[in-house]
Amino acid sequence: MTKGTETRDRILDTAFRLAAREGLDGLSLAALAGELGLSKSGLFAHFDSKEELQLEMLRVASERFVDKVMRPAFKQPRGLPRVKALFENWRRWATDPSLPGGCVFVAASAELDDRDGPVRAYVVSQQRGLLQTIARAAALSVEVGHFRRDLDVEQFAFEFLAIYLAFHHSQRLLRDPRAEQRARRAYARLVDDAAVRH
Amino acid sequence: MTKGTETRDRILDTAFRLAAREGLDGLSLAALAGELGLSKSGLFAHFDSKEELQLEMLRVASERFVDKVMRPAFKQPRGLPRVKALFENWRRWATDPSLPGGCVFVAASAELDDRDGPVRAYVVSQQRGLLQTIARAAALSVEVGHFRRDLDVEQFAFEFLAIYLAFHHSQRLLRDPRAEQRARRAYARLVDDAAVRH
DNA sequence: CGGGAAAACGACCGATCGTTCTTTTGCATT
DNA sequence: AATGCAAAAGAACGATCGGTCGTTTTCCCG
Repeated sequence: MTKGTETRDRILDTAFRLAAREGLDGLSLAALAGELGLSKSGLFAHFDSKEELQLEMLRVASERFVDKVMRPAFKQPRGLPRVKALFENWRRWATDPSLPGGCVFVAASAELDDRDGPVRAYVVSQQRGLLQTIARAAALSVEVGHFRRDLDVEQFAFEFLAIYLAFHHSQRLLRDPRAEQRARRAYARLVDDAAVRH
Repeated sequence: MTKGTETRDRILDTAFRLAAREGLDGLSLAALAGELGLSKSGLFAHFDSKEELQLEMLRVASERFVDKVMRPAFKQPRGLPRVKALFENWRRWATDPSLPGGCVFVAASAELDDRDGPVRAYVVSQQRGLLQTIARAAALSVEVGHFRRDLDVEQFAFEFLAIYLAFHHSQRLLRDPRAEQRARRAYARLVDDAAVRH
């Protein structure tokens, strides 16, 4: 039992790193097994299907996202510090050198947007939850008095996500060295507009 | 000669529609041939490799993008009307009912961001050109007096693209009925911030 | 109408895909 | 040391992948 779950964790961790590069479908079981020093059938003994492996891998990715982005941000005091931490942690997540493939959810979003099935459903719910979390952090900023009372917090979340997507695009596809600066300035403009008038 | 180029155009057109759904690699030659009522080898007679087909298909996509988004926008008077037209035409491009797979460049961007080769290079140059075009339209808006003189037009282009990416994400993955409204409000905020102070 | 080129076909290649089955390995408990 | 069970290996499955080749059909032009 111990050995089994340990291997399973190793599989999901490696799958997580590979899928960000190759995509959910592009990641082949043979390549994954090779990377792990396992045989393809030895790998497959831990999962009923590739789809189930994808789902489990996405769950691992979600946990890690919560650990690295969400949880540390929610240790910051509510209001602007927390929103700022969300932005910085999220930006770091997309450029984490230990994950050379970028954000797996960005890759999965583009890959799954026209398909159906449980994998798509999982990514959709994860992204919806992410938007809700941002909106909640914005709503708390309103309560605390950092943001104006008439702020549309869902609109705020939409534009927050927009900056992230453009940063990912600019950084990973275009390899623009100014990507980070551009994202920071867009964030500053977003927060400035949401702040109370003075 | 006539028949050949006609078939070639049909192939590229169908490939263009399929690739938006299945991705550049996800699109298989067998599926493409089947959709066209052609044999796989009959299809392959027109191209040296799948990569060349992908490149040609992207060129067709670029032409169509220019036709549907760029050119009509540049018939508008320089300044705000042209920027507005760029936004509206681009938004329509991403939701064109005759292209049920969304924007092929968004799909390709996520798919190619970690690879190398001529296909990636083409998409990168296309996206860079797109950003330049937006920046140029913004610069003309400055000249005309619609935008402030100290506007960072490349920053404007970055945030313009950000709204598009988030719209695509919200519309196609999340299927949020408010996606269009969210994009419009973000655009209004972007333009308002770029406008001359009054 | 005939001939030659262009276009499409069908069969097939080796490789790889996800998956299944049987067998062997290795570890833990009596 | 023998037993039992989980973990991994190995071989093979049918399907599909991109790609090749020789042949046949279709088209166009004189």
